[in-house]
Amino acid sequence: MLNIKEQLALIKRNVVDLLPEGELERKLEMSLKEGRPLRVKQGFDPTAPDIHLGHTVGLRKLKLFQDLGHTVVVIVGDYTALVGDPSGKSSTRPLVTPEEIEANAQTYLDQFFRIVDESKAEVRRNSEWFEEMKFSEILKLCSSFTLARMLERDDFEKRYKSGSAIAIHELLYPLMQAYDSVAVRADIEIGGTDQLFNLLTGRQIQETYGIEPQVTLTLPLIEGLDGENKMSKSLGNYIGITEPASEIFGKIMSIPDTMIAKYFRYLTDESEDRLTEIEQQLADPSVNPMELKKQLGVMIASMYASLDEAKKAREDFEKVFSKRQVPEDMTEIRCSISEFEEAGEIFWPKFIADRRMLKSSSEARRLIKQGGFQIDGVKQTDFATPLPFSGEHVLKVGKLGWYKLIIS
RNA sequence: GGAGGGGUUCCCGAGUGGUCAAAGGGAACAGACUGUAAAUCUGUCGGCGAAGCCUUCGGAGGUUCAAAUCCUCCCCCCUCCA
Repeated sequence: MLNIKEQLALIKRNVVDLLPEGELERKLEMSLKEGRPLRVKQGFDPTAPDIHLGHTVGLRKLKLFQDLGHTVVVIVGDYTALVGDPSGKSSTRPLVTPEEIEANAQTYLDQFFRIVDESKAEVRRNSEWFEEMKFSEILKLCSSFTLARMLERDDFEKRYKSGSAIAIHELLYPLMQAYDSVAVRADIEIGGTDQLFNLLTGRQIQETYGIEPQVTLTLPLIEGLDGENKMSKSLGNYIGITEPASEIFGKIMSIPDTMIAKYFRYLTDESEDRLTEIEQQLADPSVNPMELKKQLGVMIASMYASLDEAKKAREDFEKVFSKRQVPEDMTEIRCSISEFEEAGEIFWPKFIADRRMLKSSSEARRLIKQGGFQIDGVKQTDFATPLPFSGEHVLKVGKLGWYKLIIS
């Protein structure tokens, strides 16, 4: 068992805010003295089930707490999700059914426990306490908080000032999340920096209920593939942890160079010494960052797939993009020559759209016109290829779409 | 409850009767260049076998040869007043 100082150092690594200062140390001491593991809470909303690399920053921190002997408490926000969070832009959002929520939650938990140790975790659903809550209790919860304080929250303030709608029940969200901390008696709650307000609200509400306030720990939000916006599924700039190694590797290769150091720091287990070394190399203009990026890609792909698959992904990548060869694994498109006999040709825009290589034939038409379509490595600018056209061919649709066409 | 402003194509945002599939920007896509990075340049950016036609401007009707633009009703958002 590590001593308190060593534990603290590990916990504090990569953390943005740990509030209030000093309290964690006290809790750790108490935990040690009483032989009681600390309860480390994190919640999630089962509306978007997939876990991506952005989430792993927090999950890896949870895992650390487990390794230090503490208990992770996962809150499934099934009740809050049922109410429906209208914080997005469109006001009419399809209602999520309880079945969908449950399915999402299950998927999420499956992925969650790829990183966090299930045997040292406690899963709680907030319907457990909210389902039963009486209105008088809701009033009590609400009375301990003021509107002025609520509007201190950054996103509420922005939305309020910019004139977009804030529904009353949205104001309740922070309070609900805070009450979760009361219900599970959280010692620590962790979240992204965007969660700071909610986490601190948890402290205040816990005090109201006569519970010792939790320590709040925030972690940085990682930018997604575009290097600008935080990684999120809705922005489509994410890398999911269940994606195949080739995808993970490929996506890592497409991140801006400026993100390399950050990804190493927050998404891998590299030591501080190694991180310093990486930063120095990146600062040196004579070093091509590509090699580092490939290392990063292999490292992350191997964490969520396997080392073999990660290595294979790198080899394939080099083959396809560096040596401009044809990749090994391609989606196979099978068709029968008889489908085209009547026309006497294959009309590509329609074919490409029909086989879902692109969304529409107009899109395919454009791409062909612009030179983004290749058959067996030869740019094809005609819309149709006359028959006889048979056997196996390699189709390249756009930058990334490789297909093996098998005509029988 | 009263007064006013607004809802436009993925996003922001022009557009007040035909010249509007709708300016501009962003995102995205393709090509050139390359390291599937950045930057830059060019092009594309509703659908259709592409001629022309069809569907889009909160929703439903209506006026008109013609409607994103005018009228009626409805839904939603915002501001000020109460």
